[in-house]
Amino acid sequence: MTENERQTEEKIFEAATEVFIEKGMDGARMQDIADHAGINKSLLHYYYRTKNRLFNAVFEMIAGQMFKKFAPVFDANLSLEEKIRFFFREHISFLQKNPRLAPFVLNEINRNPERVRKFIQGIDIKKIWTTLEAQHKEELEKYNITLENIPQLMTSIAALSVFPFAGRVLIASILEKMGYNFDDYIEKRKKYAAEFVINAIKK
Amino acid sequence: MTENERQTEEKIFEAATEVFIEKGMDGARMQDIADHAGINKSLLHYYYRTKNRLFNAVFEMIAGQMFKKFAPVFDANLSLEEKIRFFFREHISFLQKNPRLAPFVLNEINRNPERVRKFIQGIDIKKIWTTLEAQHKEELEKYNITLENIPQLMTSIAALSVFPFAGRVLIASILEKMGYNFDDYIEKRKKYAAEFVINAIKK
DNA sequence: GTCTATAGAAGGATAGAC
DNA sequence: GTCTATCCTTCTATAGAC
Repeated sequence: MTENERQTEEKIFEAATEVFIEKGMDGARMQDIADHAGINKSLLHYYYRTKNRLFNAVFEMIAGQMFKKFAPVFDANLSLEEKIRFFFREHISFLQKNPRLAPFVLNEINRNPERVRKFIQGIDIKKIWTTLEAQHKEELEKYNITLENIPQLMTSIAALSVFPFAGRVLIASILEKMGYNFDDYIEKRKKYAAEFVINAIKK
Repeated sequence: MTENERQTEEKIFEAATEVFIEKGMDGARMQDIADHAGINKSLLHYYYRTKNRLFNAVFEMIAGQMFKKFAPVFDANLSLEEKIRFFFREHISFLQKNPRLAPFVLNEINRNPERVRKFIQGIDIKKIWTTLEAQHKEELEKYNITLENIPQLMTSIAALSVFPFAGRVLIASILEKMGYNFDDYIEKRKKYAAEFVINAIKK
């Protein structure tokens, strides 16, 4: 692959990422992507054959990127409470830098459930649970966290982190109306959400 | 308006609601809506002129419907804790009956921020706060709930209720993999989320 | 009010020259 | 590898008959 090819393919990929995240699969236009990349429409087909393949390439990259963000939590050498603080700090910071990623991914998954496989194929819940148990046996007992209620807890944690971005435009509008600011709200949220969860699981 | 006209317009509206929620504004097709309504494509234009107007009619109805669900919380004669339980029970039950509503609304708002006005035009946060303060002064002080941190608290409550549906397909897939079931998870969530929040705000 | 027919534009995709 | 030209389909929207 020559330097030129790599450059073009990369330009297309970056342009496609931008347009797909902005408009979604259905709303995106090949012409729009070509314009963003500064090349001709038919070059898109030369490199990716179809709109669907181009979209899949973009989606897989983003899915992988989001999943990687969860990994460090499960091997970082921290107490359970510190892991919760660590997670919210890191995860919200990541979404803060890419505020359109969460709504994009959630929407495309709901629209096309087949895509979900790319997300969960790598996830082994039982193994995650075994790891957690090995690292935090006493704390899990103390907080009464069991394999049965871990879905409730983990989706609650995800909810507190992701929802502000999934509902960003709505929340930002209401905050503006109150004289507040979305960026400040998000900055505060890193700590608020962590303490909220830690309090919630304390008996 | 004759009985016939009303019937046709209503059939169109219902078909459009179904198709728009399923496919979104960009993915929906006028032909598809006409087929669902069992009428001809050009009748859609006769009644609603454009796809955009038809979509707006549908969206406004749904937006109003979702907002109405929040109202009883602010005048029900209940303690603060009971209101929290009441809210999760009612709100999750509503979303349970209409599991595609939340992702639809969130996505369309993010895609077209102008639409957000239809949602928040009726909301008067200061008045909500005044009402809450009048009804629960001591409880708010006890839990250290202030006008400054109410955005964090209210978005957290919304998050715990809405996120399971915003991420439904993803969450359901992971649950299946664990041998659990999404419907059971949602049923349990009505109580889990309420106790989670009540614990979280207790010092 | 409801239908058929069709306009008119736009979209994805391909052929072929260079 | 990149471009122009163009095919073919699909989509919104309108005209006009009944």
